[in-house]
Amino acid sequence: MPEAPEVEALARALRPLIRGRKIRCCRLVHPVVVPAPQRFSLARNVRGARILGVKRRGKYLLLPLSRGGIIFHFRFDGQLLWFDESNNTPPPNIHVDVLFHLDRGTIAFVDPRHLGRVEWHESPEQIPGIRFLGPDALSPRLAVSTLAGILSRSDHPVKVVLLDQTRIAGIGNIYSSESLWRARLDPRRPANSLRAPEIRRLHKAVVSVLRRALECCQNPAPDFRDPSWWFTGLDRILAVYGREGKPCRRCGRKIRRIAQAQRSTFCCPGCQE
DNA sequence: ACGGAAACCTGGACGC
DNA sequence: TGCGTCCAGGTTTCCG
Repeated sequence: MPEAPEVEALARALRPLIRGRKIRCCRLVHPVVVPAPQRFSLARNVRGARILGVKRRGKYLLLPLSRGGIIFHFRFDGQLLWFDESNNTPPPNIHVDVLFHLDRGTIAFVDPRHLGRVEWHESPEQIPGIRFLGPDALSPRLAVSTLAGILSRSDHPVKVVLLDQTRIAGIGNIYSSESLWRARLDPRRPANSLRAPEIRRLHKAVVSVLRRALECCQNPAPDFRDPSWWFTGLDRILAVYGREGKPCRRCGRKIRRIAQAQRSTFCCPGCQE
């Protein structure tokens, strides 16, 4: 689920909770979420290490440790929970995959589909998934000119380019649809066919959609103790995503769902050219 | 070398 | 109620 705004909100909320804590031990409940090469070394690598901070790279959450670092990727359903003296055990119906017992409290990586990933790496920033990320979508340094350059180098549909993490990091299926709706652009347009005013509109749309999402993700603040909390209620800020057949909030035409790169794109046939 | 499709997994929603 | 089908907010790998 989480795109850049959600992961950013997680990082900010988690930081004061675990920074400076020591990892006592790590328990692999469902090993499939750990890539095979380090499936049996993860626990050994993190035991006794201190958590130096909490960072985000695109949709990845990183915990730099006194030795190496832990990398979380949530994919669709991955989730983090926090336990301590006040709520010591995960509810029995929760699919815990990995537990990190700290000197105070416990972090649980939870994922019913086990598509998310947890790994340790000597140099987390160097794994391919992170090393090859494009400029971050939430960064104030993502200038119009940067976006223009990215779009000009591809004749793929603009929606598909927005999803490509090696071009821009952090935008997923929801906020790409939302941004294109806001910019009044047809998601099927070849990226390199956009003209300067359209690129400016798209840049503005991406920035405002992500900023609005980040605000919503932080208010109310993430509650790692509540398994049912995980970013509930975000759909109320969505203008097109998941609204197939419902009236466009701008022009009233019925929102359509189309397939692009084996994903759903939601758009308005009336006001997105 | 590239783009499209499948694989990875499970559960919830929906229709009959 | 039960069964089958479709769908899922992501990334990597495979194949033609």
